[in-house]
Amino acid sequence: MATLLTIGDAAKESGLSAKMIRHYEQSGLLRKSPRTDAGYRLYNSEQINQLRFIRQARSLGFSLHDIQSLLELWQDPQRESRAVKQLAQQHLNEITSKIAELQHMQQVLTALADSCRGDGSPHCHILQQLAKPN
Amino acid sequence: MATLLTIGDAAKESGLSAKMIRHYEQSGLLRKSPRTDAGYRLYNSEQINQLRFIRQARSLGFSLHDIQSLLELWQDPQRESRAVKQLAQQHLNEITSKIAELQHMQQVLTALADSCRGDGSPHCHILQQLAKPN
DNA sequence: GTTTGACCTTGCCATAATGGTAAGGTTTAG
DNA sequence: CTAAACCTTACCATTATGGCAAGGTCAAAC
Repeated sequence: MATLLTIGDAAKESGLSAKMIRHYEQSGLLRKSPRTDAGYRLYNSEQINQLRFIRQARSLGFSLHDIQSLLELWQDPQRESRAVKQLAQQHLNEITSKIAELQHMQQVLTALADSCRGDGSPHCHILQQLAKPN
Repeated sequence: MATLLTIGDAAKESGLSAKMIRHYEQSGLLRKSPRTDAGYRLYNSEQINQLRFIRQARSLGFSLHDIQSLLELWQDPQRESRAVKQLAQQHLNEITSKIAELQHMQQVLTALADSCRGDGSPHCHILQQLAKPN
């Protein structure tokens, strides 16, 4: 059952790029893979699961730093779910802040764009507004 | 009336950091400032206005690359407002995409966090979900 | 048995915008 | 004259990702 995959196949399986898998290893997120005699990295199914875990956490926007913590919690049978939830909550707060910031930009910029004719004439409220002393 | 400011004062006036003003100059966004004999950069009111323009465009999330275009359009009396509006619209589209992406993360993560007790027990739906093969 | 194509390796560079630090020159106020 | 508050350049760091180059390896086709 010990199916071992080279990095390219591990990449396909996990949805990460080989480049990133090497990067995660080198930055301490993953333990160093065993290698073939030729130096090729090899991944077993447990490691593939870890890679998937990372991909899914990345897709939720967690930083690699946070993912390191999440991985440690995941692998610790003694963890307290409190710790996991706290990480999630902090990240949610950041997401919420970013959304608010972007929505503010969206709102201001939409108003500006709406008041710009967007034709062949040079007059443009957007530039006028950006140029304002404020 | 030719009030000339050193970079620190220009920074205060414009709301940018001195560091960034130098950076904008070095990356071609701003023409090179005149200097005192000692090599200090000097800014006149027209350049202060340019700095404010940059700050305000940055606060709307425009990239420096886009801001370069915006500055050129601003300074071109022959511009067509069409070009400005197009830049704004493209940027708005990016903002909208990012908001959607973040909202998706927010939604998924909120659901996960809600289903995690967040107490002293190890059981945690968040980790369970991240670990899923998917 | 050699060639070829598809892998793998490491290492360096680049991105975007911003901040920090260090080593050193200048100006101004006391 | 000296000390504080400026200014200068140059280099490094951040975050996550990609690209390229030079070279080793493996498997299949000839």
